[in-house]
Amino acid sequence: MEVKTYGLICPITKACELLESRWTIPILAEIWSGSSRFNDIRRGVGNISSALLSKRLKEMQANGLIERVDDPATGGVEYVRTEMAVALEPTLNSMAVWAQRFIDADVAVSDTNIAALIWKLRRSVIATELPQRRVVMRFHFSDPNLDFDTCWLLAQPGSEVELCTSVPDFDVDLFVETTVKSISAILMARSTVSREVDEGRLFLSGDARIIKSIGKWLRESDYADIEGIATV
Amino acid sequence: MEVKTYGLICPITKACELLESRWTIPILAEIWSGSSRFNDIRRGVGNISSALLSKRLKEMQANGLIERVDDPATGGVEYVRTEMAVALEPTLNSMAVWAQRFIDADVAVSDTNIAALIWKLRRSVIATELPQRRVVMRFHFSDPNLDFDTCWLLAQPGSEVELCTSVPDFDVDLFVETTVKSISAILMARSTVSREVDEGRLFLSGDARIIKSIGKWLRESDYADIEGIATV
DNA sequence: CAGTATCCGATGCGATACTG
DNA sequence: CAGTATCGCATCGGATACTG
Repeated sequence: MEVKTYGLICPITKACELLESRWTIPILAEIWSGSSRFNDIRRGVGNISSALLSKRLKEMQANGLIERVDDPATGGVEYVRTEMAVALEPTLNSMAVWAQRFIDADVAVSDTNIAALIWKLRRSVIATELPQRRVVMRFHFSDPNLDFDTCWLLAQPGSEVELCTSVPDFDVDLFVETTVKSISAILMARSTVSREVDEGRLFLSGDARIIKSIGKWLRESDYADIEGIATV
Repeated sequence: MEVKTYGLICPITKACELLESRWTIPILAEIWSGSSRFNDIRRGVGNISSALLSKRLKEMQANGLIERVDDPATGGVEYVRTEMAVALEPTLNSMAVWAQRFIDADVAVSDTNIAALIWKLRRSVIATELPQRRVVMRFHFSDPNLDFDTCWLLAQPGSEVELCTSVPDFDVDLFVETTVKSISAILMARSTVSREVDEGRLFLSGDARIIKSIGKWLRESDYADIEGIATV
């Protein structure tokens, strides 16, 4: 992108010139969350086209925010943060705290992209807190007009949690029946599992031990303990 | 603007949805710097059309960032920060520090809008540090193709510094001959007056006392003492 | 897996002119 | 002073298809 400058004598504004083009900060945040491969980043930010992602990554490289490195081990390409991007983390974290305090809960949990939601959900499962065997969880979202409404998470000791959008060949240990908004609210710390269950927006069935320990294996939002946070 | 959401489970990204549309943060920064009137804000951010400024101010109001109040004293309209916007200040200040450390000096001081520059210059003059009489300063910029190349600052005890772009009816006490880039670098703390003078990019003539005390009456950038700041 | 290549529609935004 | 009204172009970016 031909950077459209503001031409102001103001460092904040200069930072904006690097950061405010659409998707730049979500991409940074996704890389911080652990993604480094092109398609992981793409899935994490949900809606971006590969053409645009490619373009943005190049710009961010040119601006010194990320580095593109070939990974000889896997033969793939990795995108990693530069020192400059690492140094920005505290700033964006304080922005996150601000958002949690001041942005209305209904605004914050609306319009969620389901593809990004389940990708985030996958990362929110702490496999080591589950029974140390294969655990299969099925999530069904009752919202109308979704691109898809069911996904499965497979946790196995010693490997990453796997996300499937087609029926896996295993028995399901936990059934979750809910809505996109409820899961969004939980993952954004704007509600809790027990609250959604109590209000009849989330139903759990299956392995009782897994249900009982959901508070342990479902990761809390990093921003769960901010004071003054608004709930749905 | 129909807010284009990202649909992600991420507070940072939610903040971006409110903040990243063009001009929003520069407007906020300008209000922090002391402007509250429509046309002051407009001049402060330099290039925005009144139509777009009007639109942005409405959106920012709707998002809870600013309040529009009628000032019965003057009959005018004032735009003031809400608590939400005040709470964002530390975040944006840390972004400014980041920009000063990591954005290359040449990038930071290029493309300066001259209208915004002289408006900022006006605010950088500390009138109480000047001789307590009328002081007239003439700035001439030798850059080619400027919309205008000369401006005058009038300081008088007890009133705000005035900015003129046409010849005032007073004798000039201080002549400044320089470039947009040099003044930009000084106001952005990417250089100093003495350095620009030494390098032959800034010439001062006129009242010797005023020249000698320029370090006192020309305000330092708020971000002057950041470590690792790059100079031009 | 990690991108390119094209297409095209929406709209952001700058420019200009006008108003109470 | 504090905006509206209108216009029109550039371009942003989403969709889709294709590639080594």
